[in-house]
Amino acid sequence: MSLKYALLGFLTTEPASGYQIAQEFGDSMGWFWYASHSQIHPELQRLAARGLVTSEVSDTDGRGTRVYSITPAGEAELKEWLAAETEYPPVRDPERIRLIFADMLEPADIRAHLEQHRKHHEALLDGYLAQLREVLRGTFPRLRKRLAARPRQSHQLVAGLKVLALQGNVDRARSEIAWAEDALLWLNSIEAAERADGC
Amino acid sequence: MSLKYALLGFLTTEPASGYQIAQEFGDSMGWFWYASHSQIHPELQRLAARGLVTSEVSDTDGRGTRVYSITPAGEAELKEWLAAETEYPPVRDPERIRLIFADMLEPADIRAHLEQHRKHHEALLDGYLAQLREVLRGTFPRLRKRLAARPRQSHQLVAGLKVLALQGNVDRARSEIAWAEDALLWLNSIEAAERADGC
DNA sequence: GAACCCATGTAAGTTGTTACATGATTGA
DNA sequence: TCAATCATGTAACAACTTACATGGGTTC
Repeated sequence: MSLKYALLGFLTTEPASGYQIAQEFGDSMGWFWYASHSQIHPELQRLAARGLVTSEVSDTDGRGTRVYSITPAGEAELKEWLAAETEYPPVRDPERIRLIFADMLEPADIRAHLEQHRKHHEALLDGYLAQLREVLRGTFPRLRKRLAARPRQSHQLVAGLKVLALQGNVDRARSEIAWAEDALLWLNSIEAAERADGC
Repeated sequence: MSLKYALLGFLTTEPASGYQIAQEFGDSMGWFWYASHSQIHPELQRLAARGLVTSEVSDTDGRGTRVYSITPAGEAELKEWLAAETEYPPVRDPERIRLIFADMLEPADIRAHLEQHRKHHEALLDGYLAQLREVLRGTFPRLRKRLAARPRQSHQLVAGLKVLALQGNVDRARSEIAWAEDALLWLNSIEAAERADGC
């Protein structure tokens, strides 16, 4: 049930509409926690019903956008969750489980999977690095907003944590890419041995 | 829908009961794909209804254990899935999302999370390394069974893929541990700066 | 006026968790 | 005989996905 807290956390930076949140949870925020709009809207309604957020229909854009703000009760519940121990979900890795049974495939098909794996994590890495650059340059919009609402002596901590999280994802992506490349080299040697064996 | 294929894959090594599968999916197999018995039993029933597995009540143990075996249709569907492109699930990282909002916590609470993170991945690493040692020594039971059922010239591939998958998990765990350690060092410097600031 | 973005929602279905329920066998 | 392990299941619920549905505003 982390979506709830991801939403509350998001709203501690600034009030936002469901649409706006959905955009970011499919974009920059989605690098940490993805959610679709059809999950976000009902969850915001539940949070409002529990008094953890309030909502107002804004007239400024003439479109009747519903803007959510976090309440003190919401902040309290968020802090409680932040301090609590993380419950790590069980491992479910669709690529590794495939690899284990991939001995039923031709080496060429295994190669395709490893190349896809590298490509997938290269795309993630590009996203992480782009965001990391913006954060380090101080041009990342959501971080600027978050810093603006906080005392100067906490700025190092706020920005540092964001960098840390991104750096962790960068490391992870690089580790997956390096692994896939090693795996491809190993596969070459297997294929060479197979050809030498004469088939 | 990978559980289905994880079960079919499991049964390509040897026929097994739901209980046996549940043990391994919470244990060695669980390092790649965890599932509980209450999910496994109904799924096996569905697979049996679709003719992808057959089941027989074994009398040998006097306990009426239901043993499932994969059918040619099941193997065909498994191979199809193995060759298909992996659909990577969206990122949902309960620790990183916490970290991003952790600027609302005291540094001591952040420290506790980073230490928990390191500990969590150290525990995973221990499991991966233990299994890797067994695989490399040739004493890992399920790998022995899988090799026994396959032609000698494929042994390198079968064992190699298993090593590869484990090595990937080892790399990932090490990357998380190294990251957590760097993060703890950074947190030290933040705390030192805070104390120097005088509070 | 067609296509696209803004904006919010519901409904049906799948996947996974937690708890409940049962009964046989084994070992201390 | 008590506890643990073996063995299979169901029910209720929570989380998430996909598809459907609607309507205003903007741009070509």
